[in-house]
Amino acid sequence: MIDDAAVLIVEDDADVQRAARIALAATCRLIEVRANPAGLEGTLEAANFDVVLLDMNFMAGERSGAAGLDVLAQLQALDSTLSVVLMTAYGGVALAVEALKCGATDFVLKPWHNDKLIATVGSAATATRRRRTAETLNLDRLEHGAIERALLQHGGNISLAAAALGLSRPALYRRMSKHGL
Amino acid sequence: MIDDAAVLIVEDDADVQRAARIALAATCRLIEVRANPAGLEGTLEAANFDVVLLDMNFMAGERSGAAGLDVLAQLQALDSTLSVVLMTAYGGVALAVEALKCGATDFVLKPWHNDKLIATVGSAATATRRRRTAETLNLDRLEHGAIERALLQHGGNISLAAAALGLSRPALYRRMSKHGL
DNA sequence: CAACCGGTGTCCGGAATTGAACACTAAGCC
DNA sequence: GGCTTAGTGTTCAATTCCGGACACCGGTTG
Repeated sequence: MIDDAAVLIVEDDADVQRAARIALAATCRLIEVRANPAGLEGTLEAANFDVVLLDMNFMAGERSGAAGLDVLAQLQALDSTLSVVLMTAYGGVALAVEALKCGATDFVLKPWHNDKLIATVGSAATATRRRRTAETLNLDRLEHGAIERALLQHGGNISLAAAALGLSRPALYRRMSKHGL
Repeated sequence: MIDDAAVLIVEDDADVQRAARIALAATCRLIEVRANPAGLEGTLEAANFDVVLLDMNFMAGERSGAAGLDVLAQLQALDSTLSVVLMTAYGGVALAVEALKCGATDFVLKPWHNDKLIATVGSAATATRRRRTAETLNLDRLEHGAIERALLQHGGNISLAAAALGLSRPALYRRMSKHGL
């Protein structure tokens, strides 16, 4: 479990801010708090966060969660490798499902259990780190995975797998042996 | 929107089965029903479904949803391109989040709104179809995407991007021009 | 200024890759 | 059996790709 995550908390309620700070203090390297999502871009560039903990309801009385989903989309546009965990007090199943389908890493209800929150933030940070390691982009690794999937999907039929990959059959043979398959 | 999806419904309650059949009848090419998840493998091989609508609670009285998550995992092992939509009457936010994190495509509560269910099944089917087109595996397309992401992630710095991709710099130049970047 | 650094874009001889073609096997069919 | 079809695994000349090397460009530093 990661114990040096950098977390950005976007949350307007001062009490919740404090509670989150306390909960995460022991397991995070850096905790920064913003009361609203203005100027997110600069904040992100300044610190290289692993996770954003995002409240879904900034405006008082606003409960639809639409604001949170908007900011989620902005965050993803700014840095697609960053994990975003959404928080809400009013959420129903529909909102949670919507949030995850929009690409949120996790979804927690307020009030939370501290150790659950710690675990959630930890694994979200792990996901970010994994996405950011160079290996995700390495073409060799990508090719290896694609070949394995192609073979699996076509039940080991090499001709079909080669066609799906856009390779000639001899080319697939060569690449398979290169990758040890 | 897809109007010729093949749907497999795994659900023990006869009333719910009937309701689902009626709701989906107009928009689906094939609707098959199983009362329990036994013999799933054969069923899947027989018909090439686009979506599985999976009840989370087969055994009477069982409400944890663990059974549904198990079957979800089995389905994914059998066919990773198949979309699975989970259904439950008892679900809370925690269960929904868990299900989506396990790879479910969507999560609906019983009783459902018919048009919402139709839309859900339709977009799940679309997702399956997309995953099944060969293009997902095509190495050229994969490489194109990886190169774009690498350049983006390194702010256009070609040397760094090449390193991340596991290429020499001249190789990246060649491939960029091949892909029109 | 001169030296250095980190980056870009291009060249070219040697090495790796390509795919048509081949020989073969297993299964289905008349 | 004889014919066809759909696969596998391999060969080899032609082609493509590789990456070290080079020239160049701004910014920074002594």
